[in-house]
Amino acid sequence: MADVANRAGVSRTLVSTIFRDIPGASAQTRQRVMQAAEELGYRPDAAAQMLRRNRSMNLGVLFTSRHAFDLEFIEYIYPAAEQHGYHVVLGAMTSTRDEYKAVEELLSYHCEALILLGPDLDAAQLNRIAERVPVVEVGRFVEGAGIDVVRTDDDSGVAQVVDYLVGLGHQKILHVDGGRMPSAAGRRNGYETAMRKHGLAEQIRIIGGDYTEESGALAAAEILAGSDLPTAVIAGNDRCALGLLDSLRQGGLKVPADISVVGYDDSRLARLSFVDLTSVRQDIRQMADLAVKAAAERLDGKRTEVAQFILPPSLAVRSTTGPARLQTRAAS
Amino acid sequence: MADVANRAGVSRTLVSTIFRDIPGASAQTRQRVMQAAEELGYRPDAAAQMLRRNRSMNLGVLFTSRHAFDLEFIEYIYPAAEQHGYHVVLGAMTSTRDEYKAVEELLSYHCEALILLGPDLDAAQLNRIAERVPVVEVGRFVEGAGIDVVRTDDDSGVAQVVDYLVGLGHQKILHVDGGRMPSAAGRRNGYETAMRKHGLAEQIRIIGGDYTEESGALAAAEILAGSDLPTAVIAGNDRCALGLLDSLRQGGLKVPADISVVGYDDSRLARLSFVDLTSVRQDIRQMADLAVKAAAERLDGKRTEVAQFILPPSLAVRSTTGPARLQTRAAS
DNA sequence: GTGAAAGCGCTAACAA
DNA sequence: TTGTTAGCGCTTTCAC
Repeated sequence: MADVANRAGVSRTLVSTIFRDIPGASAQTRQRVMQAAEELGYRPDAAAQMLRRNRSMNLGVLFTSRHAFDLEFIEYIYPAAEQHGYHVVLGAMTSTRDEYKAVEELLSYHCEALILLGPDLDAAQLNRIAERVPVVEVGRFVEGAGIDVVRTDDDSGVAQVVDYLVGLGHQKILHVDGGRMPSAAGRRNGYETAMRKHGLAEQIRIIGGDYTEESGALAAAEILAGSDLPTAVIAGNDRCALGLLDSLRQGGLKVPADISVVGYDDSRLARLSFVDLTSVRQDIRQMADLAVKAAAERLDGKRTEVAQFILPPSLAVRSTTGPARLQTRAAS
Repeated sequence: MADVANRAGVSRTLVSTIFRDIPGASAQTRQRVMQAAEELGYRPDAAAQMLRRNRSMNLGVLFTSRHAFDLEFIEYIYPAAEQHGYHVVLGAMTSTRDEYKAVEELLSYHCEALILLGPDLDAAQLNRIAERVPVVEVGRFVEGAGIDVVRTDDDSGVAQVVDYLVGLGHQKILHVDGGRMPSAAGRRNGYETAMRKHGLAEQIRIIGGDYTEESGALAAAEILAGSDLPTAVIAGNDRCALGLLDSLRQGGLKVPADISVVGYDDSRLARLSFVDLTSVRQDIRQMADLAVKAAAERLDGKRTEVAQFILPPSLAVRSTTGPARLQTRAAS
């Protein structure tokens, strides 16, 4: 920096103010300094800035490399953070690197708040972290004083699906759930509630799953082996729906003529032309925006009480759903 | 840190040495200091360390959130880096954040070397970066003084596939390529060479694609519409193979009885029980190890000339490939 | 509009 | 084995 100051014939202070876009330098000086910096290949040192500044303006984002949701979220978190003047520091959770370790590292990088995606940490651990920095939990419900939540209203998402299917004449609607995975409880609950609302309590039938294609395939086998074929299946997510679709078709059923299949997440997979899966869409971009906003509000001291942002999902109707078949058909 | 030193009744230097696992403190003192740190919730400040140390031991890893390869690579880069005593700093390329910006940021975090995954930067830009820090390019071939390369031998991968198919009696083997995507040229080239080696130059037939499921589906439509049905199709990658598989089956063909399909990458998709796609496997874990090793060698001054690590891929035979059908069958 | 001085938390070199 | 000193590159405060 001293080099830049010398070359431009100014003090280091001035170089600093100019690089921080703070008023206090004439346009002419600014120009001269920028040019000198360009010539010397100078760039401010993030480490030194973080050290000296009382605010780092860093937001730590903890993600898993296994979920498609996380990756799409990362796409949107950068512009969202930038809009609020924050930088993003990424921390990956992998099989050899647990959440605790990743959080510690993010904190050592002066992250002022943490945005956590579907983590394994329990409420107690999260609360301990939240004592140090504001925490925004995405996609999962967690209770704690310093913990804001951004998630989609899974109840409503599944309810929309049930409403839509019932409107098409379906009654035997089965759900393949996501076990103990994030959001699975909400989706399961939404299914049961919606079925009861339509007077279909007797038709409630749930097969256990875990959000993987394999679990969908297993569920399909169970469905095909049973004597009472449902007319529609709501999968816990798109990956599960994909396994279901494929195995049901291999079992000789036509989709949607014999059976309708619905996914959840409206992932890239669902939108593929040859999959064209009816699915429930979460607004991931808005979730990213809200996560940053929640963190920023806390950090600016604008809010101290817990905030929960629960977004309404929407139904994307595609070609795997259709009217319920009229006559009952035995499994082949 | 001063607090920890006070509480443990030692100097700050000692706290520092202990936290860096450097000899020069008795086991007893060490214990006492660690306990004091624990009680005070102290953790070394990464920013201050980076600033003061002449070595940050940071490796910058630039990845895309769109490719499955990158995510698997990230899984393996952490243990690989740790083994060599380095830390990983992640930088994501997104639609709103180009590679240049991401690289600048990684450098501002004192990254000593950069590991780049399938980037858009051209040779000139990469060379400019390589003047400042060692660069390891993964999956793509780039020439430059400070640029090491880690990639899979795509020629050999496709050649193995062709050898295997020819061994099963296939002759009409078609390739759906990946256009201008990373590694696509090598795979296309390997296909042509291998076909010629088997005296099948006349049978060479390539349909253009772009590594997406959609391009596979389009290629399938073209294949089904043609009069001369191939007995086997080699897709540019697994995603493309998935589109092919699905559309060929919807077109009435049985796989592998009527037609064999092979993918590339051996991704999670290929390994799904109901997909069970024959594919070419890249050893991503070893690629991550080699990338770190290449960077470490440069940084330790053990090597100054360019290194290229070209790994042999292996063929994972699954259920989408089988003997060539004997009689020619017209497209339905 | 500009500059001088102090110090963020840590580590390296040296001294004891 | 332990302590002292100086300074990494930057920002902040205050004086000019």
